[in-house]
Amino acid sequence: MASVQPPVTPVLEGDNPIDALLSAHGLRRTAAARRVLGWLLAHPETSYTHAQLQESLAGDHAEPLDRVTLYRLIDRLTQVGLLLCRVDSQRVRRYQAMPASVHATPHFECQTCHRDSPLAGALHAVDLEKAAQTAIESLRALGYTDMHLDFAVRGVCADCATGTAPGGMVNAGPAA
Amino acid sequence: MASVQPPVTPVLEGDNPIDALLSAHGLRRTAAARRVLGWLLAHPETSYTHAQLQESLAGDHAEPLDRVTLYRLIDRLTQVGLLLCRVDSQRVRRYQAMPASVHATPHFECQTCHRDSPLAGALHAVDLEKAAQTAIESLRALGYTDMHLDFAVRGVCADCATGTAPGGMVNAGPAA
DNA sequence: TTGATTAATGCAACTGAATTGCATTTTTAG
DNA sequence: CTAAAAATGCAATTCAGTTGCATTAATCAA
Repeated sequence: MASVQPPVTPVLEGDNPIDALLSAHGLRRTAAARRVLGWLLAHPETSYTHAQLQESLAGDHAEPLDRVTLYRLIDRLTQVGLLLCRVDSQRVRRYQAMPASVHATPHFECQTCHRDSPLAGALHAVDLEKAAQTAIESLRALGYTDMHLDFAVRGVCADCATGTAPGGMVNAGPAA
Repeated sequence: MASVQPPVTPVLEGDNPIDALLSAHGLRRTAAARRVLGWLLAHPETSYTHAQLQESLAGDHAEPLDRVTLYRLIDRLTQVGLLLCRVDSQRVRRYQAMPASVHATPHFECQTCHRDSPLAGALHAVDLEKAAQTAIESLRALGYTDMHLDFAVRGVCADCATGTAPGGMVNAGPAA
């Protein structure tokens, strides 16, 4: 459409590192791919479901991005190791930009109310990290890549065990 | 049905410890409950999906045991802490008799081929156990019950990383 | 015992996340 | 610029798990 112009380097999008990542992993630089990977890289703290992603991306720019396309896209990104995927206790997949550092993220999953809560001070991070590193190193030596740890404790939480908060409250916020 | 007879203690079913477990947890001693809990207690090594359970139990005795009934039953057993439930990478719930001892069961889940393999020698079980015990103790002090550990490493396995075994082979055997 | 109370069962119909098929469009390589 | 390959978008489908509701079986109290 536009005629021959020098590369203007628009304020916000140079020759994206995102584009680099995409082609480095054998994926095409499509609008959707840039949008999704870019957004996830900008929100590396938690994981997001397909639904959450679709919503966030819709609010971000304009056009809603097709359901199936998004499914296939996050699938591809995961295959090549750009995203980390886990399944939460509600059986929904959650995606997250592959963390650079390999850290265990200890969390507790209640078998009864299905709440998933972080397990910060509850354990000796040092010991855990040591065990983790050992595992990671051994596996990397065997050719395994893009590894990430998940340390989960499952059981019945205090509320459910004592019969407090009966019945209700099934959903936690953004799990894990 | 039978008239007044002394308790005969039939060869295989005394006053079942299973019955005891059931009522101790506020559940009714129904045929289905006995069957399912009994079977799972007799196969404590791995976890089983709803489908696998239904099949195994059908082969075991005679009548097939209704789909929904089984769903609701394993649900109840899990609620009260008699079963342990996890969701595998295929988004299917897997149930297992709640282990008596709280041990971490390290396993690796490949993001690409979805195989789930045990992680026996790969890590220093000692460090892991130490971290685990710390977590468990803290939580138990807070009123948490029926805890069990799950230590998972996710990533891309050697086969998938090197492009070997391309495409095919998506399912592993009994995961976890 | 018996009867009432409550939990568990068994259908059929329904969700909701994720997949598949296929025709069309966009990227990329030559 | 064009052919080949990858990505898109829509409809239709799958599959694990739920829900509603009428029926049956356990349990508890009298």
